[in-house]
Amino acid sequence: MRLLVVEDDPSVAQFLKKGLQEERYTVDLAGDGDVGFRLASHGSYDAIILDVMLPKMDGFTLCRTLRANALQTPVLLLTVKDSTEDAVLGLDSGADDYLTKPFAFAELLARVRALLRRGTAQPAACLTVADLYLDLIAHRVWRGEQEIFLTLKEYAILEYLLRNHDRVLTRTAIIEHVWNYQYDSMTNIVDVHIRALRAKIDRPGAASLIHTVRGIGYVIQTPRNR
Amino acid sequence: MRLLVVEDDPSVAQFLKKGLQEERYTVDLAGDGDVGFRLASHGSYDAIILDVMLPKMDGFTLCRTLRANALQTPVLLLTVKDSTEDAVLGLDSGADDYLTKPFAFAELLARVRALLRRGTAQPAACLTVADLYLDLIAHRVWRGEQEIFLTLKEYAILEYLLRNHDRVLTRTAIIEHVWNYQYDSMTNIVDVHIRALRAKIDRPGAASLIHTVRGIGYVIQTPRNR
DNA sequence: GGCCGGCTTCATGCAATCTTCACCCCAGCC
DNA sequence: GGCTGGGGTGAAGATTGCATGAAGCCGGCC
Repeated sequence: MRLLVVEDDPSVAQFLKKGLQEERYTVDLAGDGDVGFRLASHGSYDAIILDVMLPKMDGFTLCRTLRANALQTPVLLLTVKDSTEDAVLGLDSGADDYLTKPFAFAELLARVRALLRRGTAQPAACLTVADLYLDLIAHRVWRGEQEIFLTLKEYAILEYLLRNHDRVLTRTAIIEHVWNYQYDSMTNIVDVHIRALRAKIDRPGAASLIHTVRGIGYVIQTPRNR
Repeated sequence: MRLLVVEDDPSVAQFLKKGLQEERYTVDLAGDGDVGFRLASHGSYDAIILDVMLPKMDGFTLCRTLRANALQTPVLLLTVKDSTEDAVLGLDSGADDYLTKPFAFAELLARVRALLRRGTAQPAACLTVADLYLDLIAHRVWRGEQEIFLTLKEYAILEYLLRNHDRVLTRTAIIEHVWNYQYDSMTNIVDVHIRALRAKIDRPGAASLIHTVRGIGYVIQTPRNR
């Protein structure tokens, strides 16, 4: 899940980024409204967390501008004062929810989860293909009865592949989802991680769960009966 | 105390969540019966508040299914009509109490408190994993026959980890729960206390009860086979 | 005041993990 | 069958994150 945090105070921004990353979100930061708009309008975020007080363009305006550009991404506004005025202004500008500073980080998380839930019908608690089982809450993975221990990147890639099973994912798509920002196109880092993943989840001798689609990318297919 | 609210109407759900949070409960929401079941079956809630009218799986069925899966968590049903029929159906399906809409929030609170009392009254007020035993009332900890003396912070962290066993807790979550910090992402205070805890509760040579999840946080795991 | 226990910060070293790179292998094309 | 380019492979190097020991800080107590 990709989030954009638009926040000018570097220490708050870092705090949010770190905390969200610990929850396995992919987080981009923008320090002012202009940058925020540029990043947000690319439209590849699952939710946007927006400070109201911002240089260049305040949060309300930014939010309104995004909506004017037909951007649907859920927006969570961070307001400073607990005034109904701000809240009304916020929701009027097209935000989906708001939170007044200071807030408990756990509450931010809950609201972000709520926003993401709203966007995508329902959050599955586990993903599974064949006898591979991925527990999204405990962040643990099994193949049959055997637990498999994955690194952060391996887990992220596997989750992405499973969420999009039967759909070929290009290296670029994988990089954009699992890493921040774009990488140079001449890296085989995805290949290397896929190899590590295969080594861990596949059974010796059997065909790999992860199929290579030559010239395109990778895919995990669910068994089909035709 | 963790509560699960299964309710499809977003405004009612938010109302319940907010109100319960103000009473210092930790609240998760589920929007339909399926999601509710998945979350509930993880078993980490102290009580479940269940609307009868739900998409996917109605409250009675959900409740019965949970009980069929040997889940003991107390359940409070929210029924719409004040018919004895519904009440009987509810209690038959394994619910512990019911409440007819509309209701006063204070009454909901009272019933939730009653359920929690009932829940914690019968089983001993202790948390335990392997041969580690934590007495919540006496505030004392044993490893096997050996009593272990913990400082305040150590005890708080251990209790938090035990209450959320099998769930990876991020440093941010731990800090927020045990301290009242915010915006301090550059401290390793959790690490240091975890180290002290391990030194006290672990046996020399044996693997630690507290597992490190690299890049995320810490977790205490109960033996489990998926 | 001085000592003590507990809490917090800091600096360091080690190990897991990530990334890059060079080379190998094989499918697809001629 | 040979060529080509994309993908697989193994290992080296860079980076990051965690564990650790020590030191500083603070409040309570003698």
